[in-house]
Amino acid sequence: MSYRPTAKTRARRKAQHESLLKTAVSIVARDGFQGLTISRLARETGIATGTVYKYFDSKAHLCAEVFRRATEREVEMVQAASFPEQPASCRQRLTDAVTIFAERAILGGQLAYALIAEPVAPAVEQERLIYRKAYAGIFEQLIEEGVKINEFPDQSPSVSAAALVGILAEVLVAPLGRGDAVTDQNQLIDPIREFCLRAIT
Amino acid sequence: MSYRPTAKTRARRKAQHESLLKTAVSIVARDGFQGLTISRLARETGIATGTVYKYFDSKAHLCAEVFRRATEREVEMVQAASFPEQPASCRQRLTDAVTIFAERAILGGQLAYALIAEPVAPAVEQERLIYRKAYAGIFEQLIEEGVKINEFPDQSPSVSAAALVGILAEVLVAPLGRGDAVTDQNQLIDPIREFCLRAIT
DNA sequence: TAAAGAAGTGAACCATGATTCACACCTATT
DNA sequence: AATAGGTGTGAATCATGGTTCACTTCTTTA
Repeated sequence: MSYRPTAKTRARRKAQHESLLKTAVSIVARDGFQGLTISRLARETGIATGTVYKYFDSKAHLCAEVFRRATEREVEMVQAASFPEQPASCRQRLTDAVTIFAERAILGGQLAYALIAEPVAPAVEQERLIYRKAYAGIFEQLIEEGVKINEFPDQSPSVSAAALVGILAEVLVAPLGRGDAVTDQNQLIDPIREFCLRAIT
Repeated sequence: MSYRPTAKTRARRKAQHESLLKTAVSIVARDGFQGLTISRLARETGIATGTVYKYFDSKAHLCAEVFRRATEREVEMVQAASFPEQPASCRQRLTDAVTIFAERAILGGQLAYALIAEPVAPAVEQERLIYRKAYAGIFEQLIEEGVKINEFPDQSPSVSAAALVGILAEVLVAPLGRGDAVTDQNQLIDPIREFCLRAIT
């Protein structure tokens, strides 16, 4: 035997992996998953198509990682709003969570659309379910807590949580797919927030 | 000139068109849009693949028609529940509409999933937007009426309507994509209905 | 520096499935 | 019967885009 990957080597590999992922996310942010092809990713990264396969087993794996990556931060933000450092009422936390989600989705534009609503291959869809479940999980926990301390009326936390995800997806993100420009952010966010609060409280 | 299509000829053509459409819908009901290919449609109808193109300009057109066809009845049912013959309170009508939608979606299974949630080609997605808009339109009208007579609190009918569509899509249909069997229909419908009513009233 | 294990290359390959097309057959008009 | 549209055929063609592979180049170790 005469070759063993060393720290430097592994670092380079990791960096390349990272670079590919970053480029991939940026492609999705620009043109959605529809725009993400192996050859384009290779071209924009400045390598050969075959090389991509040294870093990702298949396109499905690539998409899954892109999805995870692009998603993490979003879910974290909502998580943070739902379970903040300083104590706050469930009602307030729910408001904040919905607001954060909405603001980021509107800001995110194409990326938000790609993550939530864009038609994609089943393999990616699978990943999306995980993503939606992550949101639903956060909401569910929050609602459960609210119900327990009687701040919210009795309800099925899991159904209510899924419903919230559906509301946000449909009202905020779907319009992006239609290319509807969001003229006034608050004009959209306010009614959504109110709707959600009425529904839960 | 020496040939003009006659009534009998046009009838035959229409019948064939109808037969193709019916077969196509049944394929979608079984295996979703994913399962709908020109060659399979031809096979199941008992004609050659090329013949399909005598009746549909392209697959996109075919899908659009399938979508429209499968959709019509569904939207009609909800429309009927929302604006019944006998007068009823907006609240009651909303309840009925949501119930009808939910029941039919659960019954419909794969078809409901295909119409609302299955990942499809952008061209079909376009058609789906029309479909969702049809539902949203019904709800919007109903909510508007309820707000006007002060049966519902003040709110943005268009946002609330879209939200309802999102709720129904996410809570009812998305699980079908996961293959979650619906064990108890009412166990799912009841909380949804309550959620929607709380949100609107 | 020779050997061995990665990484990089990119054109060829493959899979899928829509679409076409040259031709045969049918149907209405004169 | 001759002619002009239609309809039906299905193998061949196209398009797209993922995936492979034989080969080269780089890195590390002995």
